Amino acid sequence: GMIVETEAYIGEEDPACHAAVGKTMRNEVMYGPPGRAYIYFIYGMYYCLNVVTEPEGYPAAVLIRALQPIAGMDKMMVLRNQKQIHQLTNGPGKLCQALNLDRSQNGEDLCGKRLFITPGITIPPQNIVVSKRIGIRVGKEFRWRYYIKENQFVSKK
DNA sequence: CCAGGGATCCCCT
DNA sequence: GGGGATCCCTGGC
Repeated sequence: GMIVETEAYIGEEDPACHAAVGKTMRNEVMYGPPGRAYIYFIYGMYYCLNVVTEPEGYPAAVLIRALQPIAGMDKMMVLRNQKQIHQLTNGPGKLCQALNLDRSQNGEDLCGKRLFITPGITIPPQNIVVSKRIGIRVGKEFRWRYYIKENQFVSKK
C-alpha cells in the first residue's frame, strides 16, 4: 500500500507520545535505532504501526494512519472481514488488521524483507495537508498530522 | 494487587 | 454524534 496519512510523536516532551512517561517496557523500541517498527496494542482490540525515527536514545516515531491499498486486497478483505476497498486500510487499527500486524512484529527492522517501506511517488508539498493529530487528549496543539490532499483512503478529513 | 486510561473501530440512534 | 468492546500497561498503594 501507499502511505497516505501519518502523524509524528516526538520525544519525552510531547505529552501525547508514549515516551512522555519515560522509557518503559512498552515504549522501549522507540528509544532504539531508527528504521524499526513500533507496534503497540490499544483499546483492548487494535494495534498501531509506527516507524521509529531519530537517532538511538531519542524516542520518536511516525504513526502510519492510513494506506491506499495497491496489492493483496483479496487477503486484506479476508483479514478485515470487509469487502469495500475504502474500508480496508483507512485507519491505524484497520491497516494493522489488513496487514496482519501484531505484537510479533514489534521492533522488526523495516529495512528487512518481511515488513518494509520503499520509496514511492513524490507528492508535491501543496498536495500535503497539515493538521492537528487525531484521537489524543493531550498535545492537541501540535499540527503533526500529514495526509495527501483529497486522497480517498485518509481516515478522516 | 488493582484501578484507570488508551495514537480505535463499529454500531446504534 | 455517542457509547461499548476489550485488555494491556502503568503507576500508586
